[in-house]
Amino acid sequence: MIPERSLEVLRAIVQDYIASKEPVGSKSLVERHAFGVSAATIRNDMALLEDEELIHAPHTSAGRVPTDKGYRLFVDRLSEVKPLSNSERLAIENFMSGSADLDESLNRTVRLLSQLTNQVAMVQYPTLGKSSVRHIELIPAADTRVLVILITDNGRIQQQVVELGPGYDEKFISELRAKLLTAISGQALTAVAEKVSSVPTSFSGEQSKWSKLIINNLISLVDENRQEKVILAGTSNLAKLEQDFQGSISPGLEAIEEQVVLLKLISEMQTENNVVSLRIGRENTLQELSSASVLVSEYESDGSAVAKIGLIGPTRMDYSTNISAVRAVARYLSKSLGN
Amino acid sequence: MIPERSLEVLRAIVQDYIASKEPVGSKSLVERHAFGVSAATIRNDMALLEDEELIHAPHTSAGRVPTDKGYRLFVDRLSEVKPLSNSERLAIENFMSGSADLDESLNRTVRLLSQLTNQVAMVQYPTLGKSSVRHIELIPAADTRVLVILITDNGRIQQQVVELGPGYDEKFISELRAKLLTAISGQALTAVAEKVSSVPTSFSGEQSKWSKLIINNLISLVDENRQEKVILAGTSNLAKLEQDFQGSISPGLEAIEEQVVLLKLISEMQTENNVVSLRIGRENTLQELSSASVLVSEYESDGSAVAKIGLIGPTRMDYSTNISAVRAVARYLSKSLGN
DNA sequence: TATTGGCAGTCTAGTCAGTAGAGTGCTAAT
DNA sequence: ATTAGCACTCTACTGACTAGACTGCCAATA
Repeated sequence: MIPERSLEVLRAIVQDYIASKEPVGSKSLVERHAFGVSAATIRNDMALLEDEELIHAPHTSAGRVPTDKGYRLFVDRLSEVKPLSNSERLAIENFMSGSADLDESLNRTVRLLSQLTNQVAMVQYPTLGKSSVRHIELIPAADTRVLVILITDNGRIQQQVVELGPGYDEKFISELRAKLLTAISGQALTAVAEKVSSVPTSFSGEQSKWSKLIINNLISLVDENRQEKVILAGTSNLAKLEQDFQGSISPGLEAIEEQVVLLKLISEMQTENNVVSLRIGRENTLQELSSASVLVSEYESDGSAVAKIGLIGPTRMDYSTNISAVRAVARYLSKSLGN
Repeated sequence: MIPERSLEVLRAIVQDYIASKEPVGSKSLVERHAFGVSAATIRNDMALLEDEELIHAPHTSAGRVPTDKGYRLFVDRLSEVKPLSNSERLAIENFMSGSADLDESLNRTVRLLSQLTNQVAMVQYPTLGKSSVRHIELIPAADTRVLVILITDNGRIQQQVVELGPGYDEKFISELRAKLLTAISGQALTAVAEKVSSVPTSFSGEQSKWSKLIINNLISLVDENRQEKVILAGTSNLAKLEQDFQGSISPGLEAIEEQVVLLKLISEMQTENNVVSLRIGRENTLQELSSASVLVSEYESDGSAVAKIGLIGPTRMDYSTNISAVRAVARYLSKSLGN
């Protein structure tokens, strides 16, 4: 069992190190914090913390730096989640007000989060999950083309241009449109492919061919919904991370711009409702990120838990503030998507 | 007049410096290039080039580095535009094939350009210019809301949810839809606000109120089209720029993520059809970018010249390759948007 | 027993002097 | 016009030395 004061010392070390980015020594520690004991005593405590591998000395006569384990203990037991300041709260509300479609909302949100925290923020698109078709629309465009529009009930709008042969008529389109609507309106996205399969059989000749074309495109739109996607903001904050990837710059940075890597990263992290989950340094399975920390929380779109939002920064980050920022933004996003 | 061989020397200096990132001296120059004269002669030429302020010595006994003026002369007179390799050409075609809407096309394009050049790429959204309304659609959603969709003939699709009071009926919507269609279908975007102004008067009571609401939203969608926008890709390549912003990292980097700054930057640069325009170092009016170069070209959307695409990188960049990359990508983009 | 002051020891970061090497500029010869 | 050669300059590196920060430990103290 680690005595109370030693934990206080750990807390102080973490805080000072986050602020100064310099290893912190026993002397400056007693100067900046009112422990009521001498530096020598603190040194004893620090020796204890070092035995426990909570802090680490870069070299013999340097100050100490928290280890991943130290940060972990700090967030789990020592830090209180700092409530957002009023101005931050206000910023969030301003930012998120105004109706917008899914893309726009996610874009705004992720930029907001990166601004609040000064880190790289990321948000995952909702997977199709329980969402369903709100509407589909076929719009003739030019002479040989039809625009297929799919609207899901979480507000996402997608479209695709389909090139038919020449000479289809508008009546056929509106007929097909009606049939499609009755077939899949309100249906879960997962069910679309099946529900729609019988539609072409009710047409003949060229019309059957056309309807197949259109339906294939419709299905590919649905699939796009299933396909996961992550968007980023504040990548210029990567520059901060960089100092920590000592020496060669690129390894982690480039990884971060890779969709696949991000998706893997995000999906590996288990989240519970309204709890921010956290990987510190080497806790990340991606070794590129072994000197970075990743925060992830869930948000809900349309009532069911669907996707994740989070941020990436140096292990030496302000956990209290960032955790509450992620949590707050996730909550507001859920609310704003509740519509 | 600068003699021919001196220009050759300048070319060699630029090339070697781009490749090595080290100041280049007379000796290594004669070793790497077959000038057929001795190092001493080259030194004389270099003295001449230095008089002309085309190259510059960081310190007395160092090699030489091209100045902005030197780069300028190099691109204007000495460099041949390097044709793209087959694999690059292939990459472009692959990347851009497949029909997609405007957003998707621009997104792909800008990512492609950043990958080809390893720099930060940017693309400006087409301004409304000569584009016109291809279609509008009103779709009832939930009980109190209507979804307004605007499709322009350059393929951009926008939508907005309008909250009406409760109890509108579908018939009113389809009536309004028909009126709007006849009023503005095929009209230039610039004309929409005017053409549409008389529509609400043909309704009475609540319906008039609703139609005003919807029309206001429609106009705001059109305005959004007027509002300029730039998207970026490859911001992780900013890390490369960074070394050149000696000392403090951030100044230029953060500027680059600012829409306003980028728009100003892009719009200041005059472009002619199919010519890549270029600002080198201090030629940039933005002093944050005084050690960066900016390449911009036009692309056409739907037949009329409308917007720009380009990239940002260190002055020490491979101009020949990058210029041809920008030009090629702009041309392909125009072609792909020609539909 | 917990705390403290003090001291020796260790390590970094900075300064200084000295050196090797790269590169220039100039001059005299070709 | 070109070249070889030489003196000179400047950087980058090295090793030696020092100041300062910090630790670890020990003996004294409350």
